[in-house]
Amino acid sequence: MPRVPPVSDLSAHLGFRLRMVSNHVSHAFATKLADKGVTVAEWSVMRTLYGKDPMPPSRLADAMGMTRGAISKLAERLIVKTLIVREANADDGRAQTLGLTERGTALVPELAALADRNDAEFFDCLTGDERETLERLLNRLAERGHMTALPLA
Amino acid sequence: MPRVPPVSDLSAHLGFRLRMVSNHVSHAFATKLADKGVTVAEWSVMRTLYGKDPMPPSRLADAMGMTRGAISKLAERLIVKTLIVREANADDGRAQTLGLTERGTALVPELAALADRNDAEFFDCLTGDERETLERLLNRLAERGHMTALPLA
DNA sequence: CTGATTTAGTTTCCTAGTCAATCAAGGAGC
DNA sequence: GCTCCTTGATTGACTAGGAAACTAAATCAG
Repeated sequence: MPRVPPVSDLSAHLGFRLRMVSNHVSHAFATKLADKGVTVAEWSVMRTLYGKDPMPPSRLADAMGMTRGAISKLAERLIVKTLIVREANADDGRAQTLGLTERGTALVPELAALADRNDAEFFDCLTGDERETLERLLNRLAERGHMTALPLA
Repeated sequence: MPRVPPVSDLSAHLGFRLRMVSNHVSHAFATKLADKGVTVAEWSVMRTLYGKDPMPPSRLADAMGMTRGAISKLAERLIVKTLIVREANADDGRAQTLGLTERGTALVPELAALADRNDAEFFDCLTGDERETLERLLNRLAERGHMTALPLA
């Protein structure tokens, strides 16, 4: 064993543990979504559009914390799957809007159920109080860290 | 506004909030590491090897929750940067070991300082008690969810 | 000893992002 | 009514990782 100056352990960092848990939860969710032929990013787009009027990709990008390029490709995939539609904006020749198709709208509740199930699977081992505490702490971190966008990076 | 059946909100899920915070923290850390020409995955490899005898890539893969293919490429990058070395195993012609170079070893404390700083930046807005609570909850989730590996997916 | 299986690692192909360059449409100033 | 600048979106080059096919070495069965 080489002798070296002591440095903090990987797992000493909250950021590290956070990432570990988060990755596991997201990965499990991704697996559930895969059965329906949808990725986590695609689910986020669909849920964001659900029950709302069609919106421009730029707004989606801001809401989701992704670049416009990413949304452009993501939209293309969802269009191919006939889950969303792209429509030109009559007023502005550059602009367009994205909205769920009927099929897409119908799929959202199904996917939401998977999200509920996934959350339950991981967080039901906490008491109601603990879940509340966790949520409160995460919200405070999000607020202080100015984390406004959805996390999809 | 289309009228649709109500489904749970994106942000209603703890998994979602977790991912949002985690992604922000990791992204900030990645930016800090980038100044040193190192990625988060590379840092994890280096920290894992630090102060230990060289180990086979397979063990690194298990420890880090990555596939062997990913480690193979990651190792290649680190070798090019002369931060680690690959050595053939004398006993087993298939096997090899990866170990930090002197340069790599010297760099680890510097990177660890960045990790400390990044953690402080995000989590200092919590009290000591709250940090402890967060850590306890995350540990319990990790335990119940059988999350043994490092999170790099 | 020889052929089959298992194991360690690499490679190829695929997906999903980013960034930077690009293109087309609007709007401003003169 | 041009020219220039800005803005919305797409595209191409690049990066990182996973899955599975592949290579080579070791082990095992007979």
